[in-house]
Amino acid sequence: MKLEILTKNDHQQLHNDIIAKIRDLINNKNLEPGDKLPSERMLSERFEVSRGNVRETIQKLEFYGILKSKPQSGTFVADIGRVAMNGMIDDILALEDPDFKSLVETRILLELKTVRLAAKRRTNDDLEKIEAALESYKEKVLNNEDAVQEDLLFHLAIAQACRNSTINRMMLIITPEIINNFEKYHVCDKNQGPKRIKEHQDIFNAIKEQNTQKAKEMMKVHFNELYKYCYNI
Amino acid sequence: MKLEILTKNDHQQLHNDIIAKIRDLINNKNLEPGDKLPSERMLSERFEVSRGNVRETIQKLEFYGILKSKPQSGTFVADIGRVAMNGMIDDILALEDPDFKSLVETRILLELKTVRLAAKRRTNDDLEKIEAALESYKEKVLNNEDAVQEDLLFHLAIAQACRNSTINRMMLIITPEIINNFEKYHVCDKNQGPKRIKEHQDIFNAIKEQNTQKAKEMMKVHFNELYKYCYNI
DNA sequence: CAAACCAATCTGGTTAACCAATTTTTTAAC
DNA sequence: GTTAAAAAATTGGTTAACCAGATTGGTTTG
Repeated sequence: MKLEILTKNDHQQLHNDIIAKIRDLINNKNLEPGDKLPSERMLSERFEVSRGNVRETIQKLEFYGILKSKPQSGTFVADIGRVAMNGMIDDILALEDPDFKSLVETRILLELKTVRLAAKRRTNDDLEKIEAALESYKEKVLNNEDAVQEDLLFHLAIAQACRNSTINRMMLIITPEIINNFEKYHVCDKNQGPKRIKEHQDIFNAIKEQNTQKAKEMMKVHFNELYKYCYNI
Repeated sequence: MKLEILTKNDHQQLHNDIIAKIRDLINNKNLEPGDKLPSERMLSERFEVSRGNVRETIQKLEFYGILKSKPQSGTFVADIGRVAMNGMIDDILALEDPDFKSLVETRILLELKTVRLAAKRRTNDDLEKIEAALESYKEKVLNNEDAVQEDLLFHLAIAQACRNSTINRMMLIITPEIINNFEKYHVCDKNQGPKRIKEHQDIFNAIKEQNTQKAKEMMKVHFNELYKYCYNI
């Protein structure tokens, strides 16, 4: 068997190919929810790929809740019905790499929600953590040092205070992608220190006062320039 | 070396342990962004776990943009700074399994946005797909058949029409978890067919007319009972 | 005839061996 | 002494071999 090292994109394409083949297999063999798929070894032989690739693909479909593999037993079609399964698989195959605009749009959406929820639900402990992040941000800015990290941590501290593990998880997912794209496109504005400090302070105060409406408004102000950039205003 | 099969939870705990050890290693050795981590073999020996576990954990941290591994070269600390890295790792370690309430809360947030964006951006092709999903939903309901899948596909079709790959990805992530929890908690309401059809039809019409405000309002109505359930009203 | 048991087989999970590209060290030439 | 070339060691990626639990079919036993 030939051995070659694949790039990330090749990998993704290979996974998509296998996903499509698994979908066709399920449809052609009329496999119902709960039915067992052929073993990993048989699939790897039939699809002419390594067993490792089959495993990785199955794990991906497991992540999206389409398959369910049981140790020492087999891999099974999940209980979501064939129609839904086909729809979801088509969606997965059509998934594009996230563009910067969609990332920013999503970040704004999530953060306008997290800040409201944080204002409503924050514990005193949460508040202390947010304040600590705010203070280290201030210190960096006032010393004219780069404060991108501290900025980020302030926002993540708010996300943690929103007490919604799903939103929190999504914030974590997009954060590194945002950072990379910020660096790539040089969106970070320089020499806006005092203005940014005030915006952060306003957000913190609103959370402290548990004023959800004000918190949202202050976050909106904070995102104003990013918003304009995103929508090319 | 001992061989044992771990459950999903054990796996996650093991990964978290290794993540914490990698974090401590980076901090103790004062590794800067861009520096190279010890090799996978050395890490597995030092942490007394298998190399496979180390690889899986590194992949997880790569997913969150904290590490970056280069083939035949090594694994490197990403360019996000030590402060941000520590903050993000702490967030990752604190991530809880998603509870049902957070899932519903997030779904409502995402869908109120997708429906607005879909109303604004939908192409004619998108519209046709949404209508097709609506029609098969109607048909099932009118025949008194179970239509959970068709319901789901209608919502996913809207998500695809919103032209935001990041939001679309997140919808795909939470959808199976929503389904599982719906089944677990039996939230699905029965014998509400005609009402649900009208709600779906209203949403579709608003998207067709590209009336963003109406689309959002109709979606809110559609989520009304779920909303009440979520907030225990 | 049915139920219980047992061994052969099959399964996904795990580990160890291997590969090729890279990096580092050694060596040779100038 | 410096530099360039070559060889050895190191790396993440990949494959193949192995493991223990689950399944299955046939056999035995009540």
